[in-house]
Amino acid sequence: MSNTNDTRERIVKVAKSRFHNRSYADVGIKEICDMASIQKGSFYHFFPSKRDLVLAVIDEFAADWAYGFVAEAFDPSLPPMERIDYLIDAAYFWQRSSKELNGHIPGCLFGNLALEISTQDDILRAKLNAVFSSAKQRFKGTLDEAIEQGVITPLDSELTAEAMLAYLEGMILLAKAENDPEVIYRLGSALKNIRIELNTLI
Amino acid sequence: MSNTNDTRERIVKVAKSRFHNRSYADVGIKEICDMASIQKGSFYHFFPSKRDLVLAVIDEFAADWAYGFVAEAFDPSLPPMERIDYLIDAAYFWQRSSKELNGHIPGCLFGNLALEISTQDDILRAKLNAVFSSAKQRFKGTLDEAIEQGVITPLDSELTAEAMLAYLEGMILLAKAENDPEVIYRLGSALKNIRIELNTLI
DNA sequence: CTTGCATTAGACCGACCGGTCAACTATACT
DNA sequence: AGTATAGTTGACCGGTCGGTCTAATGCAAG
Repeated sequence: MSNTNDTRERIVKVAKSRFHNRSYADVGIKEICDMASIQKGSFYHFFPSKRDLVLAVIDEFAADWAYGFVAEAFDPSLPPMERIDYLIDAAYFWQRSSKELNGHIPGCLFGNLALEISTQDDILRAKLNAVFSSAKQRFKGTLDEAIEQGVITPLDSELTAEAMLAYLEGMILLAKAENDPEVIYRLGSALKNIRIELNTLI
Repeated sequence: MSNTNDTRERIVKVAKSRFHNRSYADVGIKEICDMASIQKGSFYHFFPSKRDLVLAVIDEFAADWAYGFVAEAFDPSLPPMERIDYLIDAAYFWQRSSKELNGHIPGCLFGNLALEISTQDDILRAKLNAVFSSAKQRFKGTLDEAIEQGVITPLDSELTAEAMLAYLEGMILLAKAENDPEVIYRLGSALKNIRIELNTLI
């Protein structure tokens, strides 16, 4: 019951930052243990494997994200399409401040991991896919609301949501390749204009 | 002068496929040597380091791409905006056939590498950025042509080209995370509708 | 035939990888 | 106080990592 022990939290905290700023393969257990000031035995007391650690990292990161600035961006009291602008802003400032700290844009942890290990580990891939799925739902909800309010003309909100997520991830990818957060700033405006029409034919 | 010797080519060929289908960190020199039926000494005769190998792989892949189906897609005899549809088609069929072969969508080599190592190696990052830059130019040229022909209304072709590239990479990322090439098929139609207007204000 | 260079073979290097283990300590419950 | 359990230590494992080195080849020009 007591929670005097924060070892597990320290491990995940260190791992979150390392995995986000580097890559899954490049960050070793030893390094994580050193930074968390523990020994390997302790690590393997809490996590049966490196994969289980990154699974926990994904969970925590997704939770941080969902209850952090994404919750702010998708604030129901904001007009729906403004939430998308807000999201872009948040992404921009986050990447920019990360660069100021570490010299490099870390990009999106989920996108990074997805491209690194999707072909190598189906369980991790499925987990990341689930994260993307819930992100998609955020977009879809926003779009549905905007349609309902008559702010935008009807469209295929499911597909458009997926397209928006794709565009967001793509922007972040290019920004990372250029190591320049301004990419997000200058491309961001197109996000909320992406549309995939309802297929009424046939 | 003679070219009876194809060792270097075999190395790069093996490495191209391995790096594309897995990741930079996950593919070792030893494995590449084994698959190319050579010894490490031979490898290091041609490449001073693993990084130099992946640099060569990027070059070759970009060349394959540029003179392969991208050259087809951006065929000047096609109406400009149709080239974009053609490109989506090509990407879709490529990923689909790769999946049939290996069980997994490999995604885009450049995108994969960019997210894996951008924060760790600025030389590689710059190289990948250059590849993206030239891809951007393809889009821009197409857009400029379409504007000239009056097929689309004027827009910021530089930015729109970058946005299109972002969307393309983002689609492929999601497709890889879902391990489903159909993502490209169903999201592809939005690519050619992406627009960033000319900033005439201020 | 010889010299010289490009290529290849394969043993070897220290470092590090993810993971295991037995022993020890701290804590909580009875 | 006694016992069980959770947490921790640090040495240790086999294997692999990227990379080096020396010696042996293949081959071409003189």
